[in-house]
Amino acid sequence: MSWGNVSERRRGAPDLGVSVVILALDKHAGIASGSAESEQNDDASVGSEVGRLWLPLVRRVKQPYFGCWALPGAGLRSDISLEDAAFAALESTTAMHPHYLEQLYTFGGPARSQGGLPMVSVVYWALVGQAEAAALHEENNVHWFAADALPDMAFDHETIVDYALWRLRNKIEYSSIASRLVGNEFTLTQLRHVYEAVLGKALDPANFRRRMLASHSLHQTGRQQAEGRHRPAALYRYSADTPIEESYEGALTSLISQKVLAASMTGQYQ
Amino acid sequence: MSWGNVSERRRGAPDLGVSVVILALDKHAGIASGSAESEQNDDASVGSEVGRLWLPLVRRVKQPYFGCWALPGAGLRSDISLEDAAFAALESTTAMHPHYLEQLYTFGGPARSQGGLPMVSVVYWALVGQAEAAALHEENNVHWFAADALPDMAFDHETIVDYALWRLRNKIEYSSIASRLVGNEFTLTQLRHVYEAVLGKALDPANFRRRMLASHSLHQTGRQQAEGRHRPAALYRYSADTPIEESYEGALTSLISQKVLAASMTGQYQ
DNA sequence: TCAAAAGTGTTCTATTTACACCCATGC
DNA sequence: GCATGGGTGTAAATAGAACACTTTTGA
Repeated sequence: MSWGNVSERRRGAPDLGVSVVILALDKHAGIASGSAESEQNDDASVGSEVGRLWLPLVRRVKQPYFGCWALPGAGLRSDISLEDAAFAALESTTAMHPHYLEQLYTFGGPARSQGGLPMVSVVYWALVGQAEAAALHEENNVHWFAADALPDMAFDHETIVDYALWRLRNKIEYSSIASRLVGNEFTLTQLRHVYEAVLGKALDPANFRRRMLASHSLHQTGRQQAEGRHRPAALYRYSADTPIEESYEGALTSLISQKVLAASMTGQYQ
Repeated sequence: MSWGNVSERRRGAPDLGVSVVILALDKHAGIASGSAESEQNDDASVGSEVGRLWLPLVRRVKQPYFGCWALPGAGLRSDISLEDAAFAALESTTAMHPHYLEQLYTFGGPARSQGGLPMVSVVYWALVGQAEAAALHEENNVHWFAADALPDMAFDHETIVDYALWRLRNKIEYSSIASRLVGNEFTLTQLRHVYEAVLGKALDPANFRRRMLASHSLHQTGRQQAEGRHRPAALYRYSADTPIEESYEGALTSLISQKVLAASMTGQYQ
């Protein structure tokens, strides 16, 4: 199991790593700022503009694709789960804790490793809250990019990001995954801005309100949030018993890491 | 990169393999028997009973789980794509060619490798036509099992099969994947039996007919198939320009292997 | 008082569901 | 004829889109 050279290696097993597509919304996407008694709002949560999705990339410090931007990632060890490995890769490069983490796809094959050694990447995608995203210092070769204005990326990472964005757009339609991009409490307009940022189109406020309330996954807190010179909006939170995904209650949900659960709890449901 | 013992190995990279969940319908699911000028029908395609899903498993010949049934699989080499590796694993154990092949999920972590060396499995799922399934000789420790009556299986393979079945049930709702389980030409009742077998429930014949025809993915051949003492049914085929999945035209569809395309062509569209 | 967003009501249309009914065939 | 599934019609229920309108606030 030790390899003399590259050509000999091609017949053996490829290297194995894990990568993460980390997504967050910017401050214009109307995210409630934490504890929400926000008569004394700072400039931030305007809520009127449409937000954009952002993701952090790391600059490569070796060949191939030296100097290019790439997804955070790491090699894979045997003593932790795939999801824990993705969690660790995310944490070690960005010092953030995801509110959501799910396996996206596994990429491999000789075509993608041009110039390097063969590599199979188990890719996860993650959602982080706006608060944590804003706290990330852009140092150590880590930089945020808007999802609709990405730089040239290493390997097939642009394909991977596109697929992650597609998955998010799909999933927001049939699950309550938007809860991982908004704060603990939020107005319906703020939640709508999240949907609009992800889907890239405007939604009818009236119909959006009815659709959300009809799903019975929201719970009115009784509090309100004033924002601008108009009627204050009621604050909601996601019902604690609402799972992210109603669809598959079987095997895979049990694989959700305790770490992510903890992070999503502390980050969101205080 | 060579490992002295198991405990040392746990800190290094796990082994990497590929497994396949292969699904097929039995003869009662109303699959048209090939070239379809079948006034002279043999006993087979009755079409009235509800069919079941079946899958081939292989008996393990070494520890751990010696003697248990397991999914077909193989180790991973660097010089072929993941999908080609899955294709090869399927072909070498069952001598069948899939009409559909898609990545399902990648399983890993220390929990699943109890008793063995750490292993990451990239799992694919495949659909094969009834004709090929019937031709599989049950030898070399390969045996068909009904999906609703599985034996005790090795590792976490039961979880994996459950997930594959869930994926099939979901996907049949929003894609034309059923085309990979029926024959070249088929009646609407036969197609409905496929849906009923996958979904596990009866469907209204009238509404099913309208739904299928409204999708414009079916093309009437002009021929008919007589079957029993009642009015003969029109034969349809899937329009050649209908992709399996309308949803994601981006990156991943380009990854579909030429081998599977060829197999699905020869198997289906003659 | 006025602008602006919160929130409600209403209409219209497309889709889904349930089920009645006629049609063509073999026995 | 008549049982049987192929195939059509139709009405009720449901879901979705569009948009008018009323309410409540800050300035």
